[in-house]
Amino acid sequence: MPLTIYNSRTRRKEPFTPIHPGEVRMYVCGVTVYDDAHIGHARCYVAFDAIHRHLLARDYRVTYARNFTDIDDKIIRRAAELNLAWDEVARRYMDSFGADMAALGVLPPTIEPRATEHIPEIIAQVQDLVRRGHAYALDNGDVYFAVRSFPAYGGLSGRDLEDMMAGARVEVDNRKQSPMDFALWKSSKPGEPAWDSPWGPGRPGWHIECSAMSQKYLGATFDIHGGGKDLLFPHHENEMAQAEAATGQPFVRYWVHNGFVQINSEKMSKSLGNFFTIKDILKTTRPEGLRLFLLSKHYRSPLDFSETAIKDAAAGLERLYTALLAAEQAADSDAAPVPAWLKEIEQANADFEQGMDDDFNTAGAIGALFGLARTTNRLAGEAPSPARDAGLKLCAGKLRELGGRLGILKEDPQQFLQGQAGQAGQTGQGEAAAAQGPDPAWIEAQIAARQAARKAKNFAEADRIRNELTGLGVLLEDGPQGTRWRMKG
RNA sequence: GGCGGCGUAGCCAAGUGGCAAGGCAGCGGACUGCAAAUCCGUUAUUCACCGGUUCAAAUCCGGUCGCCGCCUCCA
Repeated sequence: MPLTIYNSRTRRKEPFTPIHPGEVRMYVCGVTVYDDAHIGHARCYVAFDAIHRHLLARDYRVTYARNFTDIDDKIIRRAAELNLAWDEVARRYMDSFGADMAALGVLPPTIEPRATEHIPEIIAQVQDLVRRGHAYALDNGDVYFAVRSFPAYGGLSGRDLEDMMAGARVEVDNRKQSPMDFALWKSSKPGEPAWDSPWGPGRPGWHIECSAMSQKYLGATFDIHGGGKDLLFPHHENEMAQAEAATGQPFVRYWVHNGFVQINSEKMSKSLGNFFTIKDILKTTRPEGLRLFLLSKHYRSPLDFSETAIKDAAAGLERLYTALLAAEQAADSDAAPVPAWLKEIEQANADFEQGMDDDFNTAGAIGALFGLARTTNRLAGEAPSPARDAGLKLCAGKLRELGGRLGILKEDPQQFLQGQAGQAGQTGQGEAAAAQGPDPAWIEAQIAARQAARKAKNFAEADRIRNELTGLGVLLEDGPQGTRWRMKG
């Protein structure tokens, strides 16, 4: 089954055919670095990480560019608030974003271009647009894109230019040729950061950096351009207009937009005060649990964030790790696995691939992963035999492989299940120390004491010890090989 | 007003023409000293509602109701 992708421009799923066989060039709009990234950013970049990983698994050579907008009005404003230089603000939040992405296990893009490092390319593209009659400069040094000069304007987002101009929400600026014209270059006021240009000192408009940088690294026409749904208009519409007006060639083959994270079915926003940063969430939630939650729904649908949803995801992740633990504890074996089991494993694999090929349906793929966990647990319940162990080894490998495709199941299962005990920093975010549990050596000693009591049939004492541990969040599991423990998730 | 999306069990969520995946929670059973974990079974004759097309619809078409997003900086 071929890979299909929903294209926002055509509003349909289409079979994916890259421009250059075996190669995919993808650009995703990154962040404006003026504040810590929030869960909405996490959703976007985890979703595109899953897409990135699937393309790699399909053996495409992927060039993935994700930019930083490191000069912008919001950064300038934030710099004034913090009494810092604008570029220090940008540096600080680029570092913060990098740390968040690393904590979430997002694979680094191939290129992370920054607007301020591409001023010559940006100016060159603005000049092209002026030369071709698609842009005009004002006396004050602002340069605008003339939407009237580009008949296809509105085609990406399905809007009609006349309708938009009739809309009451467009501010009328008499200096512009058309109310919908947007800034390519903004003249700077005294004291603001500025770069020299043919129109005087200024800085780039928001949209131009993405068309200039994406085309520099990926070519005039490239395969996939992504971002949050809100960017469809005006950002991507404007990008497309700039790029196609400047080159006369189609800009992007597949436009991909992720849906929003919502809080109680409402948009998350600073003004509503229902705002969560990635760092906040990782204080109490482990990164893989957050990832499983973020990927549990299709990337185009809205995703409702809540404590319950995070808990459910954590419980599911525990189930997967429990299966992985059972699978990895099997003895090494070179026996042939029983065909019926082999078939189940292959079926789970096929279901996973089918889900991912169908517009990156991670929710369906996760279902397949749970199916594999069930197979694993059933197999683990069989009488020990070389064939069983061989099957379990296959399960272990497949759980790791498919889990890895979603960026989960990367830890040692035993450590994961006991993770919050004794040791801090499981999440890589120092604050996790707050969730620190009892000392593992002490737990083992309690278990030994309970074992002795059980042997003596002193079940009252055994239960007392177990209850004490349960109260501390330590769950005991008595099995044929003795008692295991794990932390309650 | 324009454009787009959503409404599937107690909760979350796949499925876009052929007997309704999966997770969480619940219930019954197996296992266990009792539990936990795990396994087995069970939990929607039904997919917001009303009509229509079809041998066959959650899936296609028309309408109704409800919710949300974009149209303004925004992942």
